[in-house]
Amino acid sequence: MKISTRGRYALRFMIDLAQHDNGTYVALKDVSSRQNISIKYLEQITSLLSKFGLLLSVRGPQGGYKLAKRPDEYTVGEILRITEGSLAPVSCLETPTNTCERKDYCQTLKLWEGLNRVITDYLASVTLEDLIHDNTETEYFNYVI
Amino acid sequence: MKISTRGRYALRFMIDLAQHDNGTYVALKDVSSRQNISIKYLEQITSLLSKFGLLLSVRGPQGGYKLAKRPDEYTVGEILRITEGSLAPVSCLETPTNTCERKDYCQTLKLWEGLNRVITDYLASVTLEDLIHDNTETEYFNYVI
DNA sequence: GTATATACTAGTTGTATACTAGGAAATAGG
DNA sequence: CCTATTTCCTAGTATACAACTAGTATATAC
Repeated sequence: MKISTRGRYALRFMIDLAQHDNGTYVALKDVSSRQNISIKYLEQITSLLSKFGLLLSVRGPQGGYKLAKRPDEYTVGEILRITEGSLAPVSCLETPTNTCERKDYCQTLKLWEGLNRVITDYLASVTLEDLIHDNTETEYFNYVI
Repeated sequence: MKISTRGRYALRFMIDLAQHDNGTYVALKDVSSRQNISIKYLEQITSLLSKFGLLLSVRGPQGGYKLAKRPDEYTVGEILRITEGSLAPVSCLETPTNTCERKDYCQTLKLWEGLNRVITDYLASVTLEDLIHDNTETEYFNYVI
């Protein structure tokens, strides 16, 4: 029940990019040295984010990455879902239609659906913008259920 | 970000035991055949639950397992926490004191704490009793955030 | 005493995570 | 055009963990 380094690094990358956004493209090696994450590993993560349209990229000198939209337009959920593959707590909830053979009589299905919902809703409620302001009194995190 | 078979099987075992509770001890082989989970694997799970006081056990003929308390006194969270080891979405939240060297300036810490809280709170809100009634309109699962 | 059950420890297999490595393709600047 | 710089793409590897199986010891009802 853990978020992997891929998802965590992706968030750190996006935050770093948002905070060093001066309109131009930022090279991986800069983020890599600031965040202490290898360039080669970051490459895999950013190419995923790029492929899904969350990042704009340009190759060659003066190239790099740039956010595709404003920080407040990214939810943490969308960043994590791309890099983690899925955020569902059980595999039967990964696809739109549940193909588990136990689904018709499973006594824990509603539990997992409920858990899936609180996770999804919470991660959809926090934006990248919320993360770049390192204030300690942000409403978003005091999210009351 | 998945619940493992250990946790899922533990819940199914507890539900099965609650539904076949006639005051006596229920043998593993009975639950095993009903739930289609190997006896040997179930043994590991039940001995964990037993060690932590969630189950009572007796060896030998007519032996088996029995719930240590009423179904409404178990939360899903406590069952899962024992079998999964931890339910924290990131390792730095597994221990009471965060020992991560990044904790003082980490920009995602509050996010993970918030996520940890919604997961913990949700799983604490559902009891074993809620699971044994397979009604489709249970309030617990429609938990609004 | 024996069959039946849990208790405990160790071993096995498969899969996923967390990387590293190498080269291809694009591009800015000389 | 040439070169240095950057992303893009694919493959490989080490480690850990998940998901079991296996064997034996221990307790106990009859």
